Amino acid sequence: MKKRVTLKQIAKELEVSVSTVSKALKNSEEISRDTKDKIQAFAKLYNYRPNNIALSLKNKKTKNIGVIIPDIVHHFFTTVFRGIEHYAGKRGYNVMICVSDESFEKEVLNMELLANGSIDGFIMSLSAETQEKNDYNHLNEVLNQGIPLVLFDRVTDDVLCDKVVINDEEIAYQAVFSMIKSGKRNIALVTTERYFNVSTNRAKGYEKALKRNGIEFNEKLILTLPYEKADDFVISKFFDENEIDAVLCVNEIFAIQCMDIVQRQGKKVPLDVGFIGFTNGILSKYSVPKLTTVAQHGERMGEMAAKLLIDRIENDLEGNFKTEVISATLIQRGSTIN
Amino acid sequence: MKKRVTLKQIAKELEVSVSTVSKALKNSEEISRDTKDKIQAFAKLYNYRPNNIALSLKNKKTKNIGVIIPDIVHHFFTTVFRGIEHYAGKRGYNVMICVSDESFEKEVLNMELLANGSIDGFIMSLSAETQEKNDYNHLNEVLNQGIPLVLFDRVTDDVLCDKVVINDEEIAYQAVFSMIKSGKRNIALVTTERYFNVSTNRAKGYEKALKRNGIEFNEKLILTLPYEKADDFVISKFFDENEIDAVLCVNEIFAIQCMDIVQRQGKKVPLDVGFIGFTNGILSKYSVPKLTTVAQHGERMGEMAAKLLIDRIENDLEGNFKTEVISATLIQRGSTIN
DNA sequence: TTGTATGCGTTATCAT
DNA sequence: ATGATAACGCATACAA
Repeated sequence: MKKRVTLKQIAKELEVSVSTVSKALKNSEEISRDTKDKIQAFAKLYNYRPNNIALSLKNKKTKNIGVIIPDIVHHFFTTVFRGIEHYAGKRGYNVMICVSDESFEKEVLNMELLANGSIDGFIMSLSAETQEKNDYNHLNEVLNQGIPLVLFDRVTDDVLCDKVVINDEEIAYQAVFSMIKSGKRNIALVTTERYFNVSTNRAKGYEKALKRNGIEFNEKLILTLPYEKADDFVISKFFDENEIDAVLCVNEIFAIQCMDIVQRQGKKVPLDVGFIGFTNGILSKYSVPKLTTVAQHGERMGEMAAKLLIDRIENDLEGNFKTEVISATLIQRGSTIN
Repeated sequence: MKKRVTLKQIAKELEVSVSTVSKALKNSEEISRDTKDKIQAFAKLYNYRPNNIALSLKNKKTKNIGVIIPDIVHHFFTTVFRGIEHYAGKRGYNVMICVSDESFEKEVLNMELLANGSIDGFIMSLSAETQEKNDYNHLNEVLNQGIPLVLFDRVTDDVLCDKVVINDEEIAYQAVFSMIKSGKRNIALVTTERYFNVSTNRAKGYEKALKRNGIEFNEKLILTLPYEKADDFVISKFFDENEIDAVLCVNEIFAIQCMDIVQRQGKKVPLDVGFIGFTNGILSKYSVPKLTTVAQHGERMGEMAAKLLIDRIENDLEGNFKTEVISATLIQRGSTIN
């Protein structure tokens, strides 16, 4: 077992000083060809690699970015993460990841943990609890310490930093409008019980589309479901008691679940009821019929978030925060068209 | 913008030495009650937190573990990752994550990157290319440097280290056997084109189940599909040309895709054709009918991997490597039973 | 051309 | 009870 070799050891072995070794390995002009050759050969032989931790301490730059997301077994978040990881890798950054599990407390803990010098900046999406509590002290504190932060998707106006979002309201509008155009009038909205900025924005787009097209907003056509494990019975009842010919769901799972129940009730999709869901995940592509979805382009969001963050880290920018809006896309599939 | 305060700054401000501050903050007996109070109060006021990087350098322990997986937008891997993250967190470890994208080169690069002192140990699952090339120098090198490594799921006998796997062969045997018991005889296997140890083991269990129950192995009933985007036509042809009444698929997507095609051919599931797939992911729960699956208990695998790794890190163990086998579970759903 | 000294933030050892 | 010094691994300004 050969431990990693250090500059010191090379210096000792070759009977030169540490700084000579350091310079030689950087091919410095100061060092003679001979010594450089000797040192470089030796370093290569022993597979010398500078110690990252030491570099971080010296440079006060870790080349790590911290990502905090509410959940990891989650199509959208992992897609964004993929974008972050790819882009960060290209610019020489590594990624540390923490999962808040939708918990405020974990989010705070994770931030504190990583803010202790481990990372140069944060990319995060707020936990459900955080959005509900409306408490962003931990974010503002980190920003105060000069650590850059980029929020994506689940963001808030109460924190001044770079952000990456999609045009939730607008795309919801378009989604509903597309269903109206195809003759639907009794359009339901299935949304989350818990508060999320994105759900709210999607609901706004939904309402606006109705109003602009002369359809009265009917509160009865709003179904709110718990974030996890929605009860089939509740959904069934909802579709029994209301005359509904189209549905916008704020996520994919709700849509798939509702579509299944509606079909078991003997209704035809999309003929009797049309469906559109947010999140163009794996469920949408394998459902019967395939689900029309709003593609959020998570990978692009991740890349953008990483770009904003790294640019800020490397240029020591202050203030002048940007909010980048990624345009979502409506992907028409069998749940709305034949 | 208040940058983080350091021991040095506290020392200067309070006109004591750095070491006094350090000791006081550790509540050392050496320091008088008075000075301790003063220093602790000051530290609290300025929210002092020791710098992680400096600690890592000093202790030669980063309290980070590196995870390298082939893909992140992937139910099984993220489930394992969740287990890792949870367990590691409990023991005070953070997680750095790199994605190999099934590429040998990226896997090597990522390992080298993290092995430069950033982490205390690795947890990984081999990329497809690595398994195909059968080249594990990068793993052995890391082990040689004294960095612990735990492999999970996609493992190899060519590397001596701790491992966590499931009983692939046995559970495949059980899965097939359960279908035989329910009267199926013409059982197909849908597996991956590319080489994976797990696919091979599952195929072994499949064959063994046939043989032990007096069913002749028929090569024609093996369908190999590309890992991504399998062609509907190929699958359709396969089920047209062969008389098949049950199918074991080495992953969930294959199963869902095949089941859909078979149903569109007018066959009834599970009456005409039964389906079992590996990976108890989200697709299985929302398909029609719901898919009978092999639950790999990814979260438990992750926890186990993290435990093995951290135990090894903290106890400086050498040799005596363990392979923990997690027992998979067959979850019966609508694709095999009514 | 090479080497010495200093510092990054922390802790441990050894004075005082 | 407090402080000076060295060390972790590296880079750099400055000296020789």
